[in-house]
Amino acid sequence: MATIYEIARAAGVSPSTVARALRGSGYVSPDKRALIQKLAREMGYVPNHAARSLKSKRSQKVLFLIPDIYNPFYFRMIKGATEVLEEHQYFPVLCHTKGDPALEMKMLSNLQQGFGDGMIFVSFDFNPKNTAAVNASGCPVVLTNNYQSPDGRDAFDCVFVDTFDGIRMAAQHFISRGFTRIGYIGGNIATQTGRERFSGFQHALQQNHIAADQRLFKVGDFTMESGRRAMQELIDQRTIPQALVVANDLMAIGAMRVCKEQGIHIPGDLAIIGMDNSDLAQFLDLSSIQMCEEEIGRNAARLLMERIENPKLEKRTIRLQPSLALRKTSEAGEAPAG
Amino acid sequence: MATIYEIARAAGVSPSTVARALRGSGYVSPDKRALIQKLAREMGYVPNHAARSLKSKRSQKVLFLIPDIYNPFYFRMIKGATEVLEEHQYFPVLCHTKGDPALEMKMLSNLQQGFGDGMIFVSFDFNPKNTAAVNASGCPVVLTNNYQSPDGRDAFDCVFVDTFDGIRMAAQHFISRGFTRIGYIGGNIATQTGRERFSGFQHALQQNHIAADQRLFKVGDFTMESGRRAMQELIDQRTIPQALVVANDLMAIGAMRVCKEQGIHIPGDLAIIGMDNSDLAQFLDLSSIQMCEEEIGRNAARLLMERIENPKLEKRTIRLQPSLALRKTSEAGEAPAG
DNA sequence: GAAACATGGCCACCATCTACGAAATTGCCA
DNA sequence: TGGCAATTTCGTAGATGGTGGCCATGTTTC
Repeated sequence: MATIYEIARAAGVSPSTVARALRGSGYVSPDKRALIQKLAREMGYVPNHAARSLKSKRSQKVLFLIPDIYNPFYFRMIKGATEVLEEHQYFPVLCHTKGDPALEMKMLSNLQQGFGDGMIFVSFDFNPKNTAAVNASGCPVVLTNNYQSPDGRDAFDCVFVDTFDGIRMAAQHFISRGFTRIGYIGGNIATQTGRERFSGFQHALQQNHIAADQRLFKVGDFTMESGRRAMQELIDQRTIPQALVVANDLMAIGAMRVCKEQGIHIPGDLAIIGMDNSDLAQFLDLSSIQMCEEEIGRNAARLLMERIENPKLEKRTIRLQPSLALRKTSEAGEAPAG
Repeated sequence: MATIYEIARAAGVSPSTVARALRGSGYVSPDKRALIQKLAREMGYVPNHAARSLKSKRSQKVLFLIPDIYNPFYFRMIKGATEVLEEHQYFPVLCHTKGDPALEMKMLSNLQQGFGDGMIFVSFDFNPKNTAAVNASGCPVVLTNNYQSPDGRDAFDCVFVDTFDGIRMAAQHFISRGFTRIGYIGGNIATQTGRERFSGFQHALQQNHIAADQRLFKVGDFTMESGRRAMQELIDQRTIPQALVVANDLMAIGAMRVCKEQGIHIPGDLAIIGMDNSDLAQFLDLSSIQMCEEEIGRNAARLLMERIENPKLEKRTIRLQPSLALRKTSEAGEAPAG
């Protein structure tokens, strides 16, 4: 509530002397400084944020545009980012776009308002319209997760996890163990996500000169139920592979449940690796591809802090390597129980 | 980037006319207004947030003090609160206290800085020190989750879930089904949480004139492992109850796992209700007490918005009623399988 | 005695908003 | 049509709280 003016009056000095004394910059005699600091403490002085940021053009806040506020994936990102932001005395402001492009555009304009000094932008759909708006704002923004530069040039700072490589690694893991009949349950090839992951899988097969058997590849929609269906088809076809790479944990769990019901032993009869390394995967001892969301967050925040510090930096893209969290479902199998 | 001065110059009017035209307040001739609005659009004018909030003393932000940023409980709260904040054009700023009292105090001072217009404050430990700081700030703050007014007077706006009643309901549910030997696994009685929940359990027994059998009450530390241990003790004692109320889902799941390993059929031999209604509970078909975190968030945000609107309101406390999410583990049992 | 340094007040600035009052326009009646 | 009041229009002048440049004054040092 108290301002430097009131302190100045109480101390019998001018407001600017108070400012200097409290900021520690410029010349103030030691006794005056002590007096001012004492008064400030007593009067409960706290500098006014709005005034300071009007002058300094820094708000100490970073906007977090996320499409889905109740998704653990994003929360882990936020957690990671917050760790780094804290070190720089910055705070995340949550802006929830609900995946709605109109809201997204509206939130982007908040940036120009000085609502925040920068933004970490996550979108389901990076397109010319919203990326142009980001560019137009001229403010520091880091795109994360699935932005792809249209012409391969780094127009933005960007952090993403190489899901292609995650799936590739999982398949390679099985191949290295000597499996040749490896199944895949993925998402729709029409989506970028679906395509990217499947290519990773195909790449591993090709690298190892393993012929692709189309019957072993099923498509789901990332729900547990679709995982069940896909697994059931494999069983019905009597083409149960030796190992299965699944493009997310939920589908993998669906598949596991069918196996359990039908006496297919995991990992003895069928080894499985899922993707996301969700809490459920940990709980159910499902091997999974670790997407390191916190690492995304940390890197995005780091890039952003650096850019706020120095806007002239070259634009950078950070490609994070996923890792395998190997658990029971992909253990080198002893002979099947049944 | 453009300011009202530049627009004023472009339109050949004074800055205050621009302000009036854009804000829609005061008298501006229709043609000038139209011109100014057109220019503002063309020049990409967005009002400066810092300047506006310096003048208006509103930042459109609400601080969210939370002890643990990656706890599903809290981010459900955040989700609920965000819904309400959005309606009022407010945004949540996350302040992570890590349960550290010193950090908590520091963050509280952010409030006075005008960092936010109000705060939703969640603490592991509400004590005279931090509540005094809240009071001293004179800013709108809503305490949630486990604050208890020391003298029963409403010094603060406050939202909490009646965990006492949640546990009581769970016990009552079993009692109504005719069970008389009901076990309880809770937290340490030295903690407020532990005490509160256990009282709810005892209350249900007393109400129904059921004698308490101390051998059926075990203490854990809210981890799965401690749930396992507690259940194992019940088994070793050969005092397996008919039903079990457990003070959180993790411990309940630990108990379930022991039962599964040792052939105790759930719910045939033993019915279980946990607490939190976590994702895991849903996944494992564990009955649970629903703490309605989103509802806490919504109510906290609502109280806060109302208080920011009108600081003179009476202080209010909202006590939310938990509900039972009944699933398989508490189904009226057919005869046990084995 | 002059240069070097320390001290602290004054003022402009950041961008917006608003109270006030001057100026312009309109309406109304004689 | 002139005159007066009511109404509309719009600019001037702060105010918000903090910061930093500039400069006048005071002190020390050689």
